Parts: sequence; structure tokens; C-alpha cells
Amino acid sequence: MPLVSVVREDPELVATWRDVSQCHARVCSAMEKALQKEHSLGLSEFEVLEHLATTQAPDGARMQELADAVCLSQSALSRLIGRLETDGLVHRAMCVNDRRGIYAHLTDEGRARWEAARPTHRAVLAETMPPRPAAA
Amino acid sequence: MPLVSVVREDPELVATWRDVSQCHARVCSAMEKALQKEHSLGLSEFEVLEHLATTQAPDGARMQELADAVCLSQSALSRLIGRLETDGLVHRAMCVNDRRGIYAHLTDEGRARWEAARPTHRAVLAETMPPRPAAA
DNA sequence: GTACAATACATGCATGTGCAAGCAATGCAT
DNA sequence: ATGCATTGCTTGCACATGCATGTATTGTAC
Repeated sequence: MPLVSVVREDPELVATWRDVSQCHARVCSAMEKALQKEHSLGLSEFEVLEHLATTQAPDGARMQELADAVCLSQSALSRLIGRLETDGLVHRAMCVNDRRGIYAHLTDEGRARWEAARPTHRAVLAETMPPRPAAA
Repeated sequence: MPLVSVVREDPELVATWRDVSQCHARVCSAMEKALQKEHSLGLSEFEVLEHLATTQAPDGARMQELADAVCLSQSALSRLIGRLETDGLVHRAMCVNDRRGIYAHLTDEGRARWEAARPTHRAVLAETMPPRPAAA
């Protein structure tokens, strides 16, 4: 592990982190409210739908791949897919080669919901992301 | 509200947001673990201590001011201060002018804990923040 | 002064999250 | 083939968070 013996005070790094953090909080808050209000979707839900809709693989995506894509833990993603499946937006299918693996893929309704929500997502991004976003 | 009539697909904006999001997740995850492991502090706890330690006002900071500073809701911050007070790191004091208001200020132990944790915070930042952080 | 709105903080409640543990399937060594 | 570690996902549990609400204080209109 890269143990740093002496860490100089680095105000610039701290300031940059504060910018990133505030940008993230502002965008997340606005996005969560807008997606919930207009499409009854959480931000994580939308991000999973987007990943599934834009992935090349025809069979969908593996659970761990999705977890990485949306920056969630394995358990959080498992429950998230559970909610989406309950809502009929995705479908779980066992992997034929490795029967431990599970593919999640979009249903038609899931794709429709994503396409409907995408303009909201992009609009909130345009409204809340700073022009020189969260960095020096 | 600035209703955008037509939102063009803006891949750059989306990509920037993804970078911010991933940067935030990576730093938060590492920071939370490091602060918890080495100093038994959550990230939000540390941020509150830092704000109180670096503010100019001698009487500490108002609750709402702290909530804004650490990007938390009013309720989350109320409980956060409750935990810190239980741990003896901060102290609540009523505002003399406005008896609705409450000032939170650092105890000596709180300041010591912040000073002890600060190197960890800065080190994790240096390790996990990208050189060209989270933006184009 | 009385009534009513607004402000500041605390609290009940529902929910999403991470960690640790559990379970099933696979890979590997012998 | 047998035993054991590893991988992939799910689940029990604890906890931090946000929303809505409650309580106390302040400000304002009359």
C-alpha cells in the first residue's frame, strides 16, 4: 500500500474534493426528485435501466457488472434488481454456462420507461451541472 | 423554471457526470473505511468537525449552516450532532439572541479528534482523487 | 395584545445501503 | 472421484438518510 510518509497540506486538493462533493450532492438531489416525481424512478434504478439499454450484449448484463457500473454494493444491486423485476422493468435469467451467474435484461416496458425518463435525466443534468464541472 | 424545450443528446455532459459520480463513489468509499478504521469516525462526522474547527466564529456554527456545509438534510444533521455530542466531540448551546437557534461548537476532545484524523483524510484524498479530477 | 405565518430544530417513520454471513455452483488439487 | 477454496448472488441485520410532522420561538399584521 502506498503509505504516504508526509502529506503536505494541499488546499487545492481539498477544495477540488469539496467541489466534487457539492456538485454530486446537488445533481443527485435534483435528479432523485425529478425522476421520482415525473417517472417514479430512483436515480439508481434509472442508471441500471440505462446501462441495460445501452449495453451491446444481447443477453443483458451480469449482476456484478451492473454493480460496478452504478457504483453500488453487490447486495444493494441485488435488491435493486429485485425491485425492478417486481415492477416488471427487468427480468432475471440464469446463465447457461455458469449456473451461478445471473443475467438481467430489460423488458419492453423497462426500455420504454428508460426512454421516457431519459429527457428528464438529461435536462436535470443540463440545469444542475456547472459549466466547468467540479474541477479546476 | 428554465424549461428546456429541446434537450439535445449531450454525451459530453453525461460522460462528465459519470466521471463525477464515479470519483465521488471511489473517494467516499475509501474515506469512509479509512476514517472508520483508524479514527472511528464517519465521513460526515469528520466534515462537521472540520467545519467547526476551521470556522472563524468563536461560538461555533448554527445547525442549518452545518447542514449546508456538509450537504445533509436538517434532520440528518440534527442526529449527526446528537451522535457527536454523545461522543463528547461537540457541545450544543442555545443562542442567546434567538432562542430557537442552536450553536454547535467543538470540545477540546473534538478538536483533538479532528486534528488526529486530518492526515488520514488528506492521504486518502491524495490516493483516490484523480490528477485531472472528474471533469474534462 | 391576539392571531397567524415563518423560522429553527427535533422526532416518527419508511427506505436504501453496506457488511457479514449464507447458499449454490464452479475450479482445482490430489 | 473427493475435498476445499473461490466465485456469484441473496439475505439478516444495523444504520444513516430524507420526508413529513411536531414543538417552541420569533416576526408581523391588525
